[in-house]
Amino acid sequence: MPRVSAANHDSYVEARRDVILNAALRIFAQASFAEARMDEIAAAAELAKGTLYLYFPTKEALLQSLIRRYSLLPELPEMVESMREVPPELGIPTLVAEIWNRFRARKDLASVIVREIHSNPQRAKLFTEQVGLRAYRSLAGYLDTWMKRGVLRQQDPLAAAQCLVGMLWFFLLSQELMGGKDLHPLSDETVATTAGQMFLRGALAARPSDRKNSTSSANQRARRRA
Amino acid sequence: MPRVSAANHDSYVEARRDVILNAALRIFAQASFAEARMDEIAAAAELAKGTLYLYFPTKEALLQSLIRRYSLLPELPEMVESMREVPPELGIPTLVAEIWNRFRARKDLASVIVREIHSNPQRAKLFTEQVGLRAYRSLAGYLDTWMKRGVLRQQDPLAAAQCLVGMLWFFLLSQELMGGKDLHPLSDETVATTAGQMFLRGALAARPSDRKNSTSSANQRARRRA
DNA sequence: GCGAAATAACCGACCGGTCGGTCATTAATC
DNA sequence: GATTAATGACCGACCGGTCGGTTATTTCGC
Repeated sequence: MPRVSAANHDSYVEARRDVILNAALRIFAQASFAEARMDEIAAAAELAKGTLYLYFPTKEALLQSLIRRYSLLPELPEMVESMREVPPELGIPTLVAEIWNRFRARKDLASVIVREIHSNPQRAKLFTEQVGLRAYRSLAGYLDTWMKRGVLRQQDPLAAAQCLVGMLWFFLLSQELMGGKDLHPLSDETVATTAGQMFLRGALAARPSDRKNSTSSANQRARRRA
Repeated sequence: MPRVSAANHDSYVEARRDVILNAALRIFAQASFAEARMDEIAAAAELAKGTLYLYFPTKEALLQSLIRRYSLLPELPEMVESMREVPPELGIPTLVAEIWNRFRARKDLASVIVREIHSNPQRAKLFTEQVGLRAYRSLAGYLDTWMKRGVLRQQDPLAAAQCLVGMLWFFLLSQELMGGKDLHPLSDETVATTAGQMFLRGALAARPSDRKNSTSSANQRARRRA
């Protein structure tokens, strides 16, 4: 008879996989995929190597599960949706600060992704489709809305969204992964403000009349629409 | 007797190293450091594996030589210096387009760097000190000059420089290395314009009087100072 | 209620292929 | 023929994946 009832078996297996994926994330964050040893992952999960193969057929499958399950910005579409009616003058800095928080909280995952997806077309496709495009499209939708309303200037919204993600992505790389923290440390506030202001001012339409008191006038516009 | 006179020997060795490093770049760009085989590198250089070890003691030394010798933006300081007196309205788009060109021309190198520097603190330090910081400082110097002149708004110039590099770096990753070219292709012009305008507008001081015809007025300021 | 049997989870020694690095030999040059 | 560059067969450490065996838990037979 099974140790776990059939009804709970699936969730048991999922919990097991989570333990292993968590351990794998810790190991992959320190060494590349090829350098990481299945023995190390097993040790980190406090399991024997053979046990890993009860839950994942190969090392490659383990990595791909990791990328798929632990998405970088799964909450982004929801977050953006909830801010749809918040004008950019307030919405963009808020979004930027939020994204930066998520990035920093997931720096291990980001490190794994940026290192591994390029060496394997299958992985690159997996990531771009399941994570990257979803995030850009969501941001681009927000930008497009406010471009149509004339608050933001017209430009390719997907390209603009990538500008934003790119700034933050690079700050993450440079600060957390490339030793920038030691050589020229930037506070979380500096990063969020710099990127947020750069993007906001870079994206706004030139409207001299709105410029001096843009937040309140934008709020007025939003209220008028609601 | 040596095959090559002592006077020419050093340059002969350097030429040999170049052949090997070029081959290594091609191989490392396709596979990760750990996955790349010394046999493959030797084959790409049209040499036997043993010959590689006459010029580099280990595989790791080969990679580090590659990072050190083929800097990503060696010409940047000179480029920036030559534009010191060109006002941002013209200077920034020009610089952005130039940097984007260099990035695309060196995408193989960028791919190697972004994948490999994180797994080894020594490599990360080597890159940040010899390549990264040099580029940011150079850009930051230009920005600082025009901040002091009141054309650009005050902010941390190193952080701002990283915003710019980050946007372009990410476009490179996303287009060339992550398959974005297939899913949402962006022309070189779109990239350069989007990033250039985003950064320029994001960095300019809010000067309603300059806004309508900013390039000519900035040129006037520059002329006044010269 | 208790030993036996059944089952599932887990273990870790082992195997076979792989590849960084070595070195005895060969080729090229003067 | 002396000297050095180049070679590539070879070595052995390493590691992904396997599988026969062990342990823990539940159920069955009586």
